[in-house]
Amino acid sequence: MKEVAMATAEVKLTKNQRLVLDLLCASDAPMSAYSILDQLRTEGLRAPLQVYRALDKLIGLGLVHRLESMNAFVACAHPACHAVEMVGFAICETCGKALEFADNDVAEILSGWASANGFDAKSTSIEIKGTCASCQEKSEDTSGAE
Amino acid sequence: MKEVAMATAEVKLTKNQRLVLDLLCASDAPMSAYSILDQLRTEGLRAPLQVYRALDKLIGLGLVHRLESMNAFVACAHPACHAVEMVGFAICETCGKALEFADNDVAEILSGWASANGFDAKSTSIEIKGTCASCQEKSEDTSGAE
DNA sequence: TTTATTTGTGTTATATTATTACGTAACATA
DNA sequence: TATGTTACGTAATAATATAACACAAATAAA
Repeated sequence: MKEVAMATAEVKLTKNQRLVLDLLCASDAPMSAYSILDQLRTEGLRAPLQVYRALDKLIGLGLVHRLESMNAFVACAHPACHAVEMVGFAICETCGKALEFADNDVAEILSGWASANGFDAKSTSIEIKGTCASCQEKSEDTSGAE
Repeated sequence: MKEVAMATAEVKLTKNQRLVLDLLCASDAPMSAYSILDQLRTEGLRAPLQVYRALDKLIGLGLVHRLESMNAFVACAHPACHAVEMVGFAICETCGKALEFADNDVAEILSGWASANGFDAKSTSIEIKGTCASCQEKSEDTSGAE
């Protein structure tokens, strides 16, 4: 029987890993490593490396994603589901929230490109920057309502 | 008649912008801002900001792309063509080269997701990490030939 | 030409993000 | 026990990026 990291509850994490994961799960937006560190100082964390090491592990387990374009980290939206191949993010530049999405069509096209070009793909990052629906409404309120 | 930055030659760039662009065009792999700076010290550049400002401008003109996952910069592979909507990179972790690709199918799917979710997308980054064909061959040479 | 505006420059200092290097501790397992 | 692996804690430093200031050049309008 193959053992796979299935869900948050099923993986045995160390204290530091658990602290970081819980914090990210509680946050409604991605966090930088240093803001994670600041939030966890009361829990005894003191140095950046303590956070980076926990993040590395959590990312390896698929419980956390890194947003490359922001140097920030976010808890996986569906940690129980490892069937999804490819994950992407739509990042709102106004409120800072990141919407995670999965799309197998995109995954297929990209892996098709890779195999057609002899490229052995290990990981893929898709990040869309823009304005989320909620923030668009708010800005209409401000500019359009007179 | 609408004026658009068409090709390298047609845009009037300042001295610093030209230095940075020429260097990136001559490089066969993406470069960090600081390695650009080091290469251009002989040309009189002294401070990181001189490089970052040139890069900002060049990126705005579409002549340079930023690789988010590497904090590196690369000259656009087809600066004359602004018809292509979406650009992605396959980055070889062995040789460090970045292959630029464009795919309108991916672009359509992603913009479809965006409009379905009310997300106003401004820019998209797709970065695939792995091993390029050439580096796979070399590693076969090393490990497989006995 | 003068004036105003924009854009770019150069410099210093600093902020932010990430890693190297070192030594120790906890734990499993042979 | 001895051994290997993984995690921990700390200090120092590297790598990436921006803020703030003063000045110069190009541009366009008055």
